[in-house]
Amino acid sequence: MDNQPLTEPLYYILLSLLTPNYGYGIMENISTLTNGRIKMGAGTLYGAINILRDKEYIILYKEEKEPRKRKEYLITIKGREALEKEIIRLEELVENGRRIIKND
Amino acid sequence: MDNQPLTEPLYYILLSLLTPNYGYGIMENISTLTNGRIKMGAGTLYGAINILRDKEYIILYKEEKEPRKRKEYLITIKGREALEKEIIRLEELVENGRRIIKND
DNA sequence: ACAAATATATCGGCACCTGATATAATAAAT
DNA sequence: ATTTATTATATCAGGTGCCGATATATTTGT
Repeated sequence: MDNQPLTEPLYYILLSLLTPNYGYGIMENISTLTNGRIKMGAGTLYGAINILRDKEYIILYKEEKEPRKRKEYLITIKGREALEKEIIRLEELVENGRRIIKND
Repeated sequence: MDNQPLTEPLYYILLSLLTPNYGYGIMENISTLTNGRIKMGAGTLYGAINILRDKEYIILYKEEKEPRKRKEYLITIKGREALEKEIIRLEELVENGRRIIKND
């Protein structure tokens, strides 16, 4: 069940949560990862976080000795599985694309 | 301008139109390409065709000696450029994913 | 002639993106 | 110490495009 493709925002947020991170940190991380290509707006980010929590792909992660009002999240096993599947799907897309263009 | 990611349906339809093809043929082609993973519904297909025509990524292609009521389409230069860019974007996604998972 | 497969089209509901806007906590500046 | 900028979370309206359902022809097979 629940085997649909991940959108680009959801994909990059999951990647950013392989180690614990919080909203604003995720935004900066994605911008760095993509050399500034993706500048995710706050609406996209916090909306996507809720989507991922509903899917149980991420969970709230309680950090010890963290006095700030930040909310840290972490990917779940289920989220990792979805991420692995997504990478395989993306590779399939690239392979199909490159092959068909070459024989064209 | 117009540099947004392609969705999976739009991507596979563009790939299917590197050589002339018509609606139903595109559907079958995509199903074959993905070993039955994607079974595109008619609503998705004909909606997507209109989107791609609006973007000028595909055009109606008049085939000689074609008496049937089929409508054949073909990718444009603009469509090819979008496809190339999309493949590069997908490769970036895969590279980022594989790298980050490895160092995790 | 009839049935099955082929082929195109539209519509409503839904999921998710996105920019705008709001609000507050923390850090830096003067 | 008080203002200012930055960091940080949140919500909402509008839009795009997916997708299943449905409708309607046309072509092919028997």
